[in-house]
Amino acid sequence: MPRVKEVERHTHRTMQVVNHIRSLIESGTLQPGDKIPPEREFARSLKISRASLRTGIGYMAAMGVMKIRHGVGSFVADGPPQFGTASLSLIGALHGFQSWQMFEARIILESHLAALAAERGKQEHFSALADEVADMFASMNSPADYLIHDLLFHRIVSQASGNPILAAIIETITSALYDARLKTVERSTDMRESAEMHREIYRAIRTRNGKEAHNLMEQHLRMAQIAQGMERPTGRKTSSALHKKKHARTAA
Amino acid sequence: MPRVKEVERHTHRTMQVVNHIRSLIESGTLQPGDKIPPEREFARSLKISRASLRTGIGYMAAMGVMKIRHGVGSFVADGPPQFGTASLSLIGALHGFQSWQMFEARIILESHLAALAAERGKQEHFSALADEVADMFASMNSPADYLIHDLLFHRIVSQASGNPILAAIIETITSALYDARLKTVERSTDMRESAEMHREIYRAIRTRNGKEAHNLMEQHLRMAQIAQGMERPTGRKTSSALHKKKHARTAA
DNA sequence: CTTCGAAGTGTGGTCAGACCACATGTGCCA
DNA sequence: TGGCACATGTGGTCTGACCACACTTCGAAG
Repeated sequence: MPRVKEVERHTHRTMQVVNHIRSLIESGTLQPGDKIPPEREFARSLKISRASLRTGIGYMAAMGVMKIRHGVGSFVADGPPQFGTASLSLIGALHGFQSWQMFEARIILESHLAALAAERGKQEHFSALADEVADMFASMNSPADYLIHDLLFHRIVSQASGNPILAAIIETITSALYDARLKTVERSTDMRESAEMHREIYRAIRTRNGKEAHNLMEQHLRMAQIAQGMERPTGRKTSSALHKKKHARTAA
Repeated sequence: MPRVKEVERHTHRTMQVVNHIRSLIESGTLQPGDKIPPEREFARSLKISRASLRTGIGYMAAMGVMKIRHGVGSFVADGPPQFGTASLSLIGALHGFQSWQMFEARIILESHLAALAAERGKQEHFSALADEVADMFASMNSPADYLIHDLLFHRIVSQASGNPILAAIIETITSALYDARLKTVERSTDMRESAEMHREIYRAIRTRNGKEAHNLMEQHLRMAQIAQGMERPTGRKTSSALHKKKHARTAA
């Protein structure tokens, strides 16, 4: 007696779940921040085991599309889009990414983003940028606070660029670079200069001077790169010692 | 009698597995392409259930760090680094990425990559590029073959840039754009022109003319973008109808 | 001797149900 | 009124069985 498989897809249950949730998102039934049904219930409604459902949800969580909160529930990710938090770190560990390479990527991307923001930014973005610049000057004596506004400033630039994909990439790289920043911001003595720089970038964007914004952003980031000792090692000598010891953690 | 928890980390089993494998990779014990022990055996050696082990492996597979082959085994990913295959597609579905945005990201990144390749490329890369250009001219009558060499050409440029992170990003975007290309390559009548273009890019890179390489690559990609109807829609009118119907699949 | 199909073996995939751990709400007690 | 203990809901883990796929082996047909 042959098995009865009906019209059932013999595709992996995992993908079955992923595609199902995906369609729910695309149809608008599920929006960012929404909670999906409890596993037991959801599994029953999909006619699969809870284990398989969990595999699928875990898959999406790994890519940052879903957030799982123990004891609370599973939610569609909200906030700025980004690839799985750990992805860069893991892939980096596998392929030996260096911190200077991450920074280089960031410089290239963010410079362009600044130019795009100058071209396409809307009034609301300009206002938000102005606010952050002001806050940066205001939190001059609190490195931690300063960092927050710094991050927000750059995030707004990303949004203003009108290209969420590039924004997501930057977001991923930035979060991977975050730990290292905390250390250096503490000892930074040039927050005032940094704030000035941001203000200039803001002005360039606001006046829709794309080229200027691009150059300023690049200049700003190169300085930050040097401040954190993440320059590209020159062929000769050892130059920076940061990527030698400590098993060269990707996010280091 | 309270339970005996020893020095055990109460961290999620998933992360326990991920970190374990990660350390195996970082220590060089596990190399790209290597096979990890069978689940039953590996789970026993880690003193966790097979289910938990599977969760962890699935997590890494979702991010492209591992490849699972039913009936064969689980392997550390090899080949060009890239983020999880479906990640862009899923995140795109969630945040409404448009195809023109993906193409824009590609143009920006790949132009810079070309410039970097011109600066840092090694002889071996130049040779490989030359080969691909030759193959492109040779497969002028086979769109499918042509596409392959086209992809390889761009991949080599990525490698030659010396920045694996940017290369990985491009790889991810490219694979997401792949389906769409198959359709248009078929009807493309300008393969010869395209091949010429690649040759010029190759020459610019070989002569270490970064600026030229950048401009040529940008020009090349803009033409490709137009050929596939993925221009950025202008504010007025409907312009391209591609991203309206068909539930705007990210990779469409 | 060669060819090829049918088992055998190893490995990932799915299932079921029980129980653990965390977060939050609810109501009793001080 | 303020807390604290408990009830409840939800994700996390475990166990052990069985299914599905890929590859190997070996015997029977040619």
